[in-house]
Amino acid sequence: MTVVQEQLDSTFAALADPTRRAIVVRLARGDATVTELAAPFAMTLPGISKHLKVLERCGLISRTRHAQFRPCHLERAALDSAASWIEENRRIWTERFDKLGEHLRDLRATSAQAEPVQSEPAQEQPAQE
Amino acid sequence: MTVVQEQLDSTFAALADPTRRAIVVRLARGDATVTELAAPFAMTLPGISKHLKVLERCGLISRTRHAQFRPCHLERAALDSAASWIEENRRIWTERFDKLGEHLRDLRATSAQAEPVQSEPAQEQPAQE
DNA sequence: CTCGTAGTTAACTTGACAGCTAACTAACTA
DNA sequence: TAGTTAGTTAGCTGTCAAGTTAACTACGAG
Repeated sequence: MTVVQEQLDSTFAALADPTRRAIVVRLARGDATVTELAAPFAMTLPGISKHLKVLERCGLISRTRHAQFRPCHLERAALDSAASWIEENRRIWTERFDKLGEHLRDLRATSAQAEPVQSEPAQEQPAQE
Repeated sequence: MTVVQEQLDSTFAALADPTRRAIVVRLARGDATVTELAAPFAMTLPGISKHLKVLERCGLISRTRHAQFRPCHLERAALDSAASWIEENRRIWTERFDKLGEHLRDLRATSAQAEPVQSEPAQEQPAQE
């Protein structure tokens, strides 16, 4: 398991919780203290504290100290790597369908020879019908 | 808890597992059967079957039947909604820093009056230092 | 009809995680 | 110094998810 994989694991896992997503949404609009972040939720402070630790461990947020306050700050990098993973796969998916489009055009162009038509690019798939 | 929230919960949770992400990567390149998907992993078939059910329940994949095969197909919609959520928050984050840039420019423009400078846009935050 | 192939379901174990309360640390305030 | 505010740590409980094996369904081939 590579370090990149673990980073994605923990980032996606962090984003899978609605409370933590709401915290990220709030922090996108500006830094906030733990008590401020906790305010909208029917949850004890230790609960919020745990969520923040999860967000911190995957790098989604960072924390500093100002007197007795620990303002939380959204870090863009982790959000970026999660977005990149998804984008990469959407790109591959899209390219495949672009190629399928070309393929179908080619087939139509040479359809006089009438080869049997595959319904998909079909690499190592079992026969599709 | 809205239905959108639940959709995001389950999608991010699905993507938090490295095996499931690998399955998504594979399926981005083309449909595949359960046995094909299982091949790269040191895991029993029921294990893979469970992962596929998770991916199916959050809408990341769909499955059809061809004889005794159940080819899996990557569905773009769920991937899109996860990407959208991240993008939206990156956008807000970015805009905030654009505004911060403007703010600092304004401050410099009127710096003759020398008001005490805040280091952040600072909405409802406690005094920073 | 029997056998092999493809895959799922059931039942169980293990481990992680969300939430709580209670108790603690750290810093400011009077 | 004592009290207040901000937040964390520890310990507990309940739930859920990942993986296993064993047994089952569904389809096609001989």
